[in-house]
Amino acid sequence: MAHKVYDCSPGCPVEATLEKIGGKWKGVVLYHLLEGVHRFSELRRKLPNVTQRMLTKQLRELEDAGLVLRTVYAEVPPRVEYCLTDLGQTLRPVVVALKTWGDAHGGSTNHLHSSAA
Amino acid sequence: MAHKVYDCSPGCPVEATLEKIGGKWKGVVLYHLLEGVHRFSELRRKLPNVTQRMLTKQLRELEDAGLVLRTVYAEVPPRVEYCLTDLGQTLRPVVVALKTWGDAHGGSTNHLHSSAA
DNA sequence: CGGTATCCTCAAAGATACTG
DNA sequence: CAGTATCTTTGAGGATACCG
Repeated sequence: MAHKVYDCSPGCPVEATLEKIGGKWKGVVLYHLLEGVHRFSELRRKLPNVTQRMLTKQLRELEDAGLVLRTVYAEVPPRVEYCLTDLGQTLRPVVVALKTWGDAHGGSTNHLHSSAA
Repeated sequence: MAHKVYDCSPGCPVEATLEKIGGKWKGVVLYHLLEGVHRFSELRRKLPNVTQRMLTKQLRELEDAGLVLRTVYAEVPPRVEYCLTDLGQTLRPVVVALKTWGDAHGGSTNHLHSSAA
């Protein structure tokens, strides 16, 4: 992950934030975690297109960033739960803003699976 | 560029938005454009670390996304101005949220030039 | 001034297989 | 169940040079 050098001027906090939530799946993960604790398999269910490797990686990076807390239960059938840290919770308005905008304007330029004619 | 297939469930608007503003410099560019029209060289000044190739690219992508308007003045010394479209303006709360968060928590893992004597 | 056109690098993302 | 360990691919990002 490494550290970036933010030597550009005043807009940088924007990039700094994007760096942390900008991973391919971090946004969605964060979004789901906003709704509460999830175990690994739950997240996998909600993100069918992410391989477990990627999910683990994104989760670890979020953990590293101090946004997500990973709790391992030393049980026979292994259980690991993920939830947001306090810091992670502070991202709520950001994630909500992203979601709101996406809902409102997401279909503006891309037509996804739209009219496949 | 290309089109992404957003086949994940409800969190996707988040990713959709990130896709559009997630380029390496798009956030900062957007941020600066929030403050008004800029010509190419102005943006370059404000983003010393971006090569003109990258800046052009990011700008073109933002234009493609319908977020930025590019106006070319057919003058002797070429002049090109960039500004936000109406759609781009709707991103304001998002960019502001990103900046606000970055300002408040950006220093958690990275130390920018912070207290530069 | 405001770009293209080329070439290169490197790391993020993905596929697959194995494990405690 | 919840991961690691490898290997490969892709393309975003960057350096450099030239053009209208």
